[in-house]
Amino acid sequence: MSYPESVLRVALPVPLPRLFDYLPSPDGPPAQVGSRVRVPFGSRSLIGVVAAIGAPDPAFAADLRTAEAVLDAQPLLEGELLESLRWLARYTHAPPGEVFSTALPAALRRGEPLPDTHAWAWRLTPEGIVEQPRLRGRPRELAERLLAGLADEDLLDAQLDDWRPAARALLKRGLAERVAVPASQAAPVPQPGPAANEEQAAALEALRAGSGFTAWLLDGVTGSGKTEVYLQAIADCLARGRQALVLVPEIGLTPQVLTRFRRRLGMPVHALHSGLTDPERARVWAAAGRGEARVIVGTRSAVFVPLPDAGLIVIDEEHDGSYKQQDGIRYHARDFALVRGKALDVPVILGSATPSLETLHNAEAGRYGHLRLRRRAGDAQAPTVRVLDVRKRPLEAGLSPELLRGIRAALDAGGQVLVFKNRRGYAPVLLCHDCGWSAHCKRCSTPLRASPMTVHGGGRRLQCHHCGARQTPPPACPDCAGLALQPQGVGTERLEELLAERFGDVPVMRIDSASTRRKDALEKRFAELGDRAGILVGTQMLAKGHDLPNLTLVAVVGIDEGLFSADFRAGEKLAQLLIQVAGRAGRAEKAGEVLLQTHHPDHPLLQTLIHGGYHAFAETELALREAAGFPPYAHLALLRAEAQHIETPMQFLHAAKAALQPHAAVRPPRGAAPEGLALDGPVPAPMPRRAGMHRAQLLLTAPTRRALHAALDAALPSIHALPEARKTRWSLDVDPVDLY
DNA sequence: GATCTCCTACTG
DNA sequence: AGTAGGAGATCA
Repeated sequence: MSYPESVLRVALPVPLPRLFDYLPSPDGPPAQVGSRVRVPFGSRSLIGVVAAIGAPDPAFAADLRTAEAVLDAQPLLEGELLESLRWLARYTHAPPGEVFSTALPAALRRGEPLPDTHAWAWRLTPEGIVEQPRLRGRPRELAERLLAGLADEDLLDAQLDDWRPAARALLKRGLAERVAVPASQAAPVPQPGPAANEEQAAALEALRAGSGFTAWLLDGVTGSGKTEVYLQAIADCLARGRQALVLVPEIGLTPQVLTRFRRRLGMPVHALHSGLTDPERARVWAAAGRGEARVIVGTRSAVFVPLPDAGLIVIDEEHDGSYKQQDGIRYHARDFALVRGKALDVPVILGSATPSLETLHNAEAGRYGHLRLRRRAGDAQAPTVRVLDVRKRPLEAGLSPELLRGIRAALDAGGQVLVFKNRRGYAPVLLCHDCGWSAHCKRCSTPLRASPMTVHGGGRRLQCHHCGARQTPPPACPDCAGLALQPQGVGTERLEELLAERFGDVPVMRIDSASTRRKDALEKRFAELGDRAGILVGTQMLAKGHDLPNLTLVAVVGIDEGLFSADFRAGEKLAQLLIQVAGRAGRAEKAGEVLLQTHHPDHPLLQTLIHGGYHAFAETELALREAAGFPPYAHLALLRAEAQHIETPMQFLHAAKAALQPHAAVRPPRGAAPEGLALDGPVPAPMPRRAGMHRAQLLLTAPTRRALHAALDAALPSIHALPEARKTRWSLDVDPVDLY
């Protein structure tokens, strides 16, 4: 029997960690490595990416099916991006087809052609050229600009204010016309920013002195002007004729930020975020791949844009949790950006006021350059922090008299107050005062571990924060039929109610994901408030984002739960949150104040943070992590499983543990200490039942990445083949951020 | 006897 | 993952 010599080895978006071989389709353009192809798969037809062209797997070579169509005459994934994605598949131990499909915009995943990226431009008609000197106002300004030649709309956006009405007017009078042009690579016309202060200048000097790949930690307190440093570094990069990629957290990509970038750089800036339609995302991706998009600003998934002329990668707020994808391919955009920066041989800037402990550790070990901005830009003062001990104090909806007095004083002085409470809804629990019954989610609770439903809508609705289930509260207690059902505890909704009652003379505004669906809605609500005295009540969402120059007091309530969480990262997250939210106070000339209300004023985390600042906290925490053998001193992977039946996930994980055990001890390189892999569990997940599924997990801890990956590489094929594996939904999370 | 549901095997 | 085919359960 003769086997075909060369076949298409295709990566398909299915959870099977292997390639599938196909005979090339007889007609159409030849497929290349990196091209998408449509292939028959079982009874369906799938789109995959050609991962290799070569000898088929002998086990199947005799009976191959034929590819239906080649979708890309030129490879869609190639060069550095293709290689980096292959690395990501190995690192996450995920099937390459799923990694490729995660990296591609949805439209391209579905098989649509790579879109055109022509731009629209304006030019004057011959009449327009004649008439131009007689025009006035905005149309005149625009016509002058167009006299110099064709101008891209993107470029006009960056260089002229509100030019579109003027363009419409000129079009109507036949003086200007709109034409499709190939996207330009216009030279930037940067607008100067404020003069760099000494620290910013020193940071820029260090960045300019570097060449090729270097990771830089730009470690700057809130308000120290990190963005100015990014902008200058991007301007340098553009001046060298290179592309820049900027990653920002999910809520950081506001129209204001984009406008600032466009203005300062005098260049089109391409945004990639969840608000775009599928065709728009595909167009930005294509424009980046053709080298037309020179500056790309986007959230997590923007880390996958092709960068043929890369010059710089910036990750703003590098500690932010939204960079880690929590389902599907669980990649970390910051870490993948570093891998790409290295492969592209370009600098990567990680910016934060509260760097992750991983990044700080790398900076201290000398692997990253460490740039520090210790002073706030301008004259802004750091806020003063006061801890309010509320033990034995009378509380009103969780607020102490001292805190209420502080709010009153700030409002009377004409300032704005932010009340931060990390608990959404009206009240966290609905309790029967007669018998002690409380409302729990049917799909998330077990007899041993209860998951209370949160009271929303002022008491008219119950909601589960884990699975989203909603129901109306029972009219009477289901257990004792009593009528003493009471919302227990305080969420932001109830806080808003109380504050509105108490401070009726000023506007009280609640900001959380429920009250602010859309991103620009947030901006609108801030604009509504303006500079007037008033109160903002909210959760995490308020910790960063929009500048509020008149915000003079930040009141933090209800952090006590966070001080005693079991998660080893809880302290780091709480410290970052406190510093970020405190940083909102007193940005302009006005000095800011932070009031921290707690039952644990002596808690070491608070003491260290208040007296030593974030870096002192980080030192202490790093020492604890080292002693406990947690990241960044160890490397973790978490095997998760969930199923309808209680026993299935545990059975699967026990079998997986048995498969890992023989690989747990990796032979050390000569002379080195043995590298052991620790297997903890399996145990039921911290939330053992969620949305009706029973969940369990197995934690892998290794002293080195090498040991972790060696064990996984060796054991995963047999774990995939376990009979138990087919009865449960399971996934592997390398470098998990949350251990649940 | 026909239809529905759950379980299992398989995809090149 | 998604699908198809088979075994057993359910209905009139």
